[in-house]
Amino acid sequence: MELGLSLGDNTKSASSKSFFLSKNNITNTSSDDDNHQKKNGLVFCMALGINNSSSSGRGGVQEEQNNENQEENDDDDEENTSEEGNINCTNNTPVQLDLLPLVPVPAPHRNLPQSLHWSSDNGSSENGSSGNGGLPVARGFDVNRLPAAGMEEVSSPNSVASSFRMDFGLFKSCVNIIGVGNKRNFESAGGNDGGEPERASSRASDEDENGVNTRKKLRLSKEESAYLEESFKEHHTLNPKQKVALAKQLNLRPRQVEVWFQNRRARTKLKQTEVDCEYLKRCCETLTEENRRLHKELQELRALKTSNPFYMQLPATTLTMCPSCERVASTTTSTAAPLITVTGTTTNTSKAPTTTSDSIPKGIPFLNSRPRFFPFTTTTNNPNHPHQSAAS
DNA sequence: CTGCAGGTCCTGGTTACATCA
DNA sequence: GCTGATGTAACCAGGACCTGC
Repeated sequence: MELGLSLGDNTKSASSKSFFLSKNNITNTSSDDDNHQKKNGLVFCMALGINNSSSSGRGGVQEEQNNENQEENDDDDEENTSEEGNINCTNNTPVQLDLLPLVPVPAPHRNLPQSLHWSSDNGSSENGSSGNGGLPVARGFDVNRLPAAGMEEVSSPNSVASSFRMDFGLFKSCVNIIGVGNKRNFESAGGNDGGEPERASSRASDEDENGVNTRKKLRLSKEESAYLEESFKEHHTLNPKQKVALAKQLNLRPRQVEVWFQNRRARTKLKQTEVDCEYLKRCCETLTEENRRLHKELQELRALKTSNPFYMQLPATTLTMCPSCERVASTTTSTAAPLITVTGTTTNTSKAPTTTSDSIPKGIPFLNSRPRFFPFTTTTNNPNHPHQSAAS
């Protein structure tokens, strides 16, 4: 499905100034074995200006792309929004949103790798990481020693109570393993005597001792967020193995990683929508201004026509399409033979018959001040037709 | 081959909590 | 300390898709 709004000179087809709403079939190829990620994405493409085939193809918003294209778009995002959100409707490059982390990715925290590269074969656990999903193994904290049961989603994703007991023990284990490497988790796990013991349960469960649902949140640290952002730059979606691996890397529950990615996608989409709305608003304002200017110009011409007797003798002028070269020309519908001066030439149009094209709107007054619409004044049967001579 | 149930994951919307001015 | 705004982690509902029977 494609909705196209074409503005301006129709001789340039719809690619001149156009907005597109495309319902494209997009296949997420983040993983060959993850067929769940094949989705039909609603892609809202915007392009203003003289588009070429390449620019019109990639459009503005491509929320769910395959990962290769996503990487390309991410790179383009940085370019297109490098001017601090300065939206220029005359720019034919679509507006893209840059949602890079506000702060640079810090140096490896807890010996986390600076750059994260998912292995193309995420299903392979033969790299010694033992199910690490191709992630680099964080030095200094051996994920292999983590209680596997505590990290796995053993029940429905929404069933947080089921993982409570296991996770609670997990974090104590983690404290023993990683020591104070993760200060916040250490405190969260109750390792800090004067800390916040209730936070441990908030990370691990939403239910208190009485089983009452007391949903508490614990904000992710900057390092964790930055690490997730890096992962998000690599993949906007995660397959289960990647999710588990990332959870192990960050000492979080896979459910938390999953929720973070869901919320992150939602935020990206929301921000992009805001940018799109702002962009369309600017374009609307520009078109409104253009429309107002044209109306004003039309009124001036009409006033000039009524005040100047010479113009009163002018017949109605229509635009015609030259069949030989398909260029737009102005012709008169009267038998009178006015002298029409266009672009410095004087032409007698008395012998020119009217050949009005259906594609050209009729009744448009002759705008002598806008000679760009009238590159020539001769018509088909005019022997002085420069294009006929050129064609023959 | 078709239909159904169960599971998983997604999006969109909402809620609840943490943080900050 | 209180309060409203804001950001965001977490949840929920519904749909799409896959798998097994």
